[in-house]
Amino acid sequence: MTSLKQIARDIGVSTATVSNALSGKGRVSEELATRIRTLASELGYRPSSAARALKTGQSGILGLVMPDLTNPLFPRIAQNLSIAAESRGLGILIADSRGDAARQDEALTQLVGRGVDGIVIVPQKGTSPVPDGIPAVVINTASDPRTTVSADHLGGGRQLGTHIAGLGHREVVLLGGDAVSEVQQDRIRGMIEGLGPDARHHVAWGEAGLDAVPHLIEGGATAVMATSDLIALGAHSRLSRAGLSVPGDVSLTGFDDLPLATAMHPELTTIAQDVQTIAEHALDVLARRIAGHAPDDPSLAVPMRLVLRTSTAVPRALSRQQETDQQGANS
Amino acid sequence: MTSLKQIARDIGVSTATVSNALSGKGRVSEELATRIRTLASELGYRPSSAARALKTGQSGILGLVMPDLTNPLFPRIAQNLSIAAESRGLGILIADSRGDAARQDEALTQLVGRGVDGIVIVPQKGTSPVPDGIPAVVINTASDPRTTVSADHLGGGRQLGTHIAGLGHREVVLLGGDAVSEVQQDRIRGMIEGLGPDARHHVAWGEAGLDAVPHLIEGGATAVMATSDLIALGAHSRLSRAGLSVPGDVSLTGFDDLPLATAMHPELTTIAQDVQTIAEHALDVLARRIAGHAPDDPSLAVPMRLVLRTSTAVPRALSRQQETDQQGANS
DNA sequence: TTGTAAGCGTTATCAG
DNA sequence: CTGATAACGCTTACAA
Repeated sequence: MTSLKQIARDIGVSTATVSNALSGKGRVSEELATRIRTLASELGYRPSSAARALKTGQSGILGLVMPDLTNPLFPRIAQNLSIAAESRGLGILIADSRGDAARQDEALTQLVGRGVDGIVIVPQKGTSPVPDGIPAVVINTASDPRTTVSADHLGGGRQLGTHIAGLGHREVVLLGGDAVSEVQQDRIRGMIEGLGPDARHHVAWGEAGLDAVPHLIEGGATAVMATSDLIALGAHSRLSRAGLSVPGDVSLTGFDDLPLATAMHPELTTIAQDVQTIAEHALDVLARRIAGHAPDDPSLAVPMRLVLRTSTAVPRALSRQQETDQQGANS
Repeated sequence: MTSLKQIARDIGVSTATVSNALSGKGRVSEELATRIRTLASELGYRPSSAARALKTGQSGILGLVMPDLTNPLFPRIAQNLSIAAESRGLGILIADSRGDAARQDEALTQLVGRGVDGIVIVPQKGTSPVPDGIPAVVINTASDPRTTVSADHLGGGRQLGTHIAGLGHREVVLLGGDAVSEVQQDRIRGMIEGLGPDARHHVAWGEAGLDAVPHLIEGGATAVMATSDLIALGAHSRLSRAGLSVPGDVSLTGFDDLPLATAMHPELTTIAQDVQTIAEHALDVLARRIAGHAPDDPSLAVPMRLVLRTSTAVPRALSRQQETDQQGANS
């Protein structure tokens, strides 16, 4: 490893001068500076991040704590965070809390121990960890008072609900994966708001909820709204097994716009997160907190975007009636 | 931040003694040692990783370079690598090359600059990067001569092919996403080997290939084998749109056993990677290389596991014939 | 414009 | 058994 000292000795100056020439901070004669720079690049000099971190107290590394790395959203968050971090000259250290709240704290202290400058947390369902004495931001959902930034899950649900109600559905099944998740609770609350007071709804959770779907449809429901695309796919599977077609017999919506949303048939009407904006904002706030500003930023809910595809339609009864109306008008 | 020096001063000994007491290296009287340890934990002492890294020349951090963080396999690799790393006291710094070979090299030097001790690379399709002077392992596929460890994509394809041939299929569509990918090429080669010489096959790629599926089925094919579960889902969508049922009219297989494999209907017969073993082995080899051993380990192909579900069956023509045979036998 | 020197927190060597 | 002390590579006043 070539060091500053190395270069300094080779060229016959002091390490301070080399440091200054390379960083452009102190004043160094242009002639000397270029000589130093060329030698440095010839030698393939790389500053030691350890030494720099030791001296400056900043590692240039951020920690990312995810509740579960296999969470389908993780790749998108990781990617956008990684891009946003890179443009700020920062690196990202990952830690997995594997669905366990205790491990989450462990991961947190692990990262702190590794000297990260700040932490991005996507909390475990139902928890709100408090990292001690290190700048942090939380990406969760609006109803978590500690959240820094989040997708507007409530508003997203509302858009979806409005869409379904607007099509004429008046009895709807709301399907969640895990009732403990605040994110999913917010999504469902939003859906209910969007559906409005005229629509009846049944909320069902998990595998049992999934299995209950055909029964609920028989009972008169004409639409199924899931809190994730994967759950929607599962519902679709139950429906076709029961001989029910989408969107003919029942309309279906998902959440998150995962790749599978366009791979299934019919393509899934769903709602997309603006992960890029979320990542950018999270890092902006985090950078500010690392710089020592008071954490007085209001929490931000980034709007979600409705993606209309072919899994939703006017309910069959209504569409027949419309046809009849039209025939009546034409005759 | 409490430092060794801090503790040393408080207790009236030298930093060296504190260091020794805490690490258990040098011999320190039991009485003093416990006194030091209790004070340390009271003060919440955390060793500075920067200082340690500077001194020892080891950061305890590994870099992970992925071709594209949104690759559906990334979460599983990341998680298993992260678990394996944690148990070795190492951290993982991620870098995304975003589908771009140039960025891949950039990511590599980035990580090196951050002082990682070693690198795990999942290469960009069709590339084989050579990190300069830093221990590294490559996770790709057996036909890449630089691969350190990989799933046995060839063998996996072979198992799947054998299964399909065993059911009696004699004309099969092989569906890949991107012909540039060595992984997918290996999977398809394996499938062909498994199908054996008696079966005809058509290889098709990408979106166009997907669209050609119904036509190929009309032409007499009775099974579709995809190089990923997501592609299989896409094929399923095309099939049902064409009024063809799975596995009634056509058998369907995927690859990787993603969560969606069990969410679709019928559940997908596919093949699973033993990502855990792959991660463990990658880190074992990497640790050995970091420790300075010659990189003479033979490359390892970890067997894949066939997951039989309900998307594959005996071809219709054959099953009718069997019924007839049976009726004949019974009469 | 350049050099000197101190110090970041650890660890390792070598005396005491 | 314990303590000085140097050293890792870098930054940054401050002095020349």
